[in-house]
Amino acid sequence: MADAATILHADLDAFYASVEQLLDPSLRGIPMAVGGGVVLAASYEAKAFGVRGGMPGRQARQLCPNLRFVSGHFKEYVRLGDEVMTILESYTPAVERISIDEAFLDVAGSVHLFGAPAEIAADIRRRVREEVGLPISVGVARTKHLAKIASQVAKPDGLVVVEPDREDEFLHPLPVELMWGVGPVTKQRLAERGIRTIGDLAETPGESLERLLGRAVGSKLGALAINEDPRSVERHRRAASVSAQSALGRQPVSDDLIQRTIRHLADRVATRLRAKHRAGRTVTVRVRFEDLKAVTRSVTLPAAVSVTPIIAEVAESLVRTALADHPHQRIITLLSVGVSHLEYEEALQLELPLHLDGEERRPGTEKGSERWALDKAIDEVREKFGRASVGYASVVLAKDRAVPDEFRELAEH
DNA sequence: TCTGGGGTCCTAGGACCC
DNA sequence: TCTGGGGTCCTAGGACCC
Repeated sequence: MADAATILHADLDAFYASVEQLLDPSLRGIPMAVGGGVVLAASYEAKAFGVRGGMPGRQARQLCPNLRFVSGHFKEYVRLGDEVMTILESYTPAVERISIDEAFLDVAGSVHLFGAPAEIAADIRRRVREEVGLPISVGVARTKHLAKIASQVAKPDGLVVVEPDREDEFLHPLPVELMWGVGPVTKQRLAERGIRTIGDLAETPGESLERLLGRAVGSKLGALAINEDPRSVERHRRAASVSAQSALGRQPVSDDLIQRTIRHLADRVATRLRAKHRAGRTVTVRVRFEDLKAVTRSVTLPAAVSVTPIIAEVAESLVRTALADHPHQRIITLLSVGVSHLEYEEALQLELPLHLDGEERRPGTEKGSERWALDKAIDEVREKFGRASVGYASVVLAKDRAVPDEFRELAEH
């Protein structure tokens, strides 16, 4: 593990909102948000009123009556996010982009060229402001975990450097929820044991944490709290799954609704898979009911698929099994389709029928209704395959939605 | 005070294989 | 036919992150 503070975490401030304020000067200095039905991003002026990302638009307007909503310029977000990454890459090739607006850098090899890590961080902030026009916060520390917390503490538009001999002093007073991996549930579980700060966490024996939170989460948090973070900056990670979802409001279950929605989602997923020259063996659907309880159903096929109608038919069958297992749920609020177990080469699916011929039935090993549905799904794959190679089902999206399609494209990072 | 969309990782039980 | 242990894959659910 490195013993000097050479890891940077660079994080653009209120990214979508800042871009809108950059593009339209009349939005600067006022509470504004990107979105409408739901807040996708809020400016710092809006955050001062308690407006947060993910919040329903109506609630945001109650908190902040003068809140101005704008629809997003999604292509600009991609373009400006890329520009910032290019600036980061001019300091080191060791840049790990973890979302559209956020990246880790390891500048250990760059100090001879560009100066100390803190100087590089200050330079990055100045250049992003001057060349792109956006505020960015940077944390500098010895580990990724510390650097990430430092950038959160630095916000908005700040720089925080954690010297290696002052790590505990920096970390211990901070609330546990600033740690990566501590959400509402874990925070609550810790609070019940009187653990509120990272210092409290560092004093708690590892075995207690593992008992309280499970083996993986407990040991990870324990290690992070005492500044053991073995992760290094990785240049790029390949996606392990591709999925699409659609919130439906409250809709009574109907064949038509399921068919239309699933085909649309399958088409989105399949299109993105093919654009990446990838295909996947496991198809997963998620159905959320009126009470917001969600169930998932998945199948792993003998070969990877990326063609719209195949994914659509397998997914439809899975949705039907999920609904059959919950006969009293008559209202659904969300559907999603995902493909995982990804492999390369779209051409892989030409082999599908051959592999499927080897499919064995093992009677008595599954519940009847589920087995029936899965058999049906596979039979449909087999039956449809010839037609599938001719062309893709053209799917028309019927419903208007709160979130524009461009935003969905964005989350691929 | 129930809100969008795209992801990752972990757990646990069962099937299956050696 | 019973006995045992270990490893891997699959499925379902859950917590979390941006």
